[in-house]
Amino acid sequence: MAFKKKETPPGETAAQNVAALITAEIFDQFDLGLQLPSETELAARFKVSRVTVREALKLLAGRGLINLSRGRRAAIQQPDGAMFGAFLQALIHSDPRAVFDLTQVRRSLEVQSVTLACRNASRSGIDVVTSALAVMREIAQSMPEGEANVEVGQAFDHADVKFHQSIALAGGNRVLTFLFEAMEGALIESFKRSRRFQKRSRDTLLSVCDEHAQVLEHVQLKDERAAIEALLALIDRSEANLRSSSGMNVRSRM
Amino acid sequence: MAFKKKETPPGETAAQNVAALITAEIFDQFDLGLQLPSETELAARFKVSRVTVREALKLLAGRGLINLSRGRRAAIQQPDGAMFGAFLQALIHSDPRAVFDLTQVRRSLEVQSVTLACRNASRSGIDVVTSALAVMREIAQSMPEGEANVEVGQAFDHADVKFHQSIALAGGNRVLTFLFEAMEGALIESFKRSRRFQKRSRDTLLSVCDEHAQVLEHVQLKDERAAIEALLALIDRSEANLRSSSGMNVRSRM
DNA sequence: GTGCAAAAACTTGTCATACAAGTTGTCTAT
DNA sequence: ATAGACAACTTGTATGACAAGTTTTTGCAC
Repeated sequence: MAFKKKETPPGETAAQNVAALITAEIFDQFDLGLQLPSETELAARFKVSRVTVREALKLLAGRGLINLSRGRRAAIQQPDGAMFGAFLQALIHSDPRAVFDLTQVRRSLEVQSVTLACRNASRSGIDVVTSALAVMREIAQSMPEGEANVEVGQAFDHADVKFHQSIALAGGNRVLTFLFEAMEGALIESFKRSRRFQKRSRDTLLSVCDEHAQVLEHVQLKDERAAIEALLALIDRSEANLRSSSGMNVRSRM
Repeated sequence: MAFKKKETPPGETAAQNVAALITAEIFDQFDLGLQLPSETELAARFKVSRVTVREALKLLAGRGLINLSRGRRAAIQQPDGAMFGAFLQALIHSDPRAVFDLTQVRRSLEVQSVTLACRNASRSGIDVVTSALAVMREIAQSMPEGEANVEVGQAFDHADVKFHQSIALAGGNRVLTFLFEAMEGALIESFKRSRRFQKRSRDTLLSVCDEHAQVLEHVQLKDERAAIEALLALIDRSEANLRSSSGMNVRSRM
């Protein structure tokens, strides 16, 4: 990897400058997993101390561009939705009403996701969705009959989100897949909050699984209309829970 | 700001640990502009060196959670779409076909945006959209008659994107607004690429303005169907340009 | 007391050096 | 040829120092 040398920038710090230079190189040859030179080497190239290089690398790591781990060199990484997700969580934390903004957006993205899955899903893509559903069922079965277990409920929510992600993946749109990944954290967080005072029995979870199974079934048959209908029914119920538990007044459906 | 103390984490590094602790505190009290304690103070609290604290702060700065500048303490910052936008640009850079993934997502977000604007737009929200359109017209008028100017064209694209952002803003959904901000960079980039060999005359730009004016008009009248129709016509033409210039085969419309 | 400029006190940015801790490649003994 | 010890490399953290900004305090003139 060939880095260009550059003197000193005006108002910016050296670390920012180095970060920008490395970023440019990463964009130039965007090979995932490719390793950057060692910190000492970078320091020599840019004529700065290793500390400065390290701070630049931390900046890039914060942006999700590279992966740092002890003993190993920095590796170019595909950014995931983590950072965007962090923003969403912060937004929702600062104003809980923003959850509904999120679910509103989510609804239209889900519709598109299912539509694309109907059109583009390969056999292997469907398999992933199927196994995601199987995981949901498994977790639902593990819910004790008598008293509802909170941890199992959270695991179920996690599997639920994964199911929707797998549909986005099957649809083949990378931007959409990314967005679903990014929304994951915020969605689970909002689920958790909405279910603080709301216990769910095993039967409840299993019925949720059945709803999801219907969506999957229609996707397999490439029946867009039916799939969307099943999906919307599912999301409506989920949002209704969210609203009732948080005591917000209902917004018009979109 | 009261930080909790914590011993040592398992596999993670001290810097990551400190970053997580600070993040938790930031989420706890999410006041924009609020200043964090000084690095030395944080180092004392977490019983780590200042170097470690600094690396943790760089991580957070990379995520857009805080703002660092020399001599001043770190300030809590509202993350903007920059990082997400950077990801999109990287994605498109690595695989130009991803542009169509983006436009596909954009289409459905635009539809929702216009729908919400029809329902929720306040008088002042509409005013912002109107002025955005005025800017577009102004730039279009400044396009020289004889030969097409590339810079004017880019300024026009910028104003175009701003118009769509203002509609999202008028719709009142914060997540949607954020997403439009985030897509800005990638959209302009893709526009730029698609118009490398394609000159646009003043009349062309003015007709684009007219198309946008129609959308605005229907939004003002709260006619959702007509607004969406006008919007889709507009987007279709834009995407057709993108496809023809990049020589890709056409995907099915969604 | 007020206003303002100089100075002191903080605070962040960068450097050099040292060592701990993890990873990778090499080399030998079997 | 393989396993394990060992050396070389690499990243993570600490300490101390100083440069370069920013904020607060001080002190003087009025």
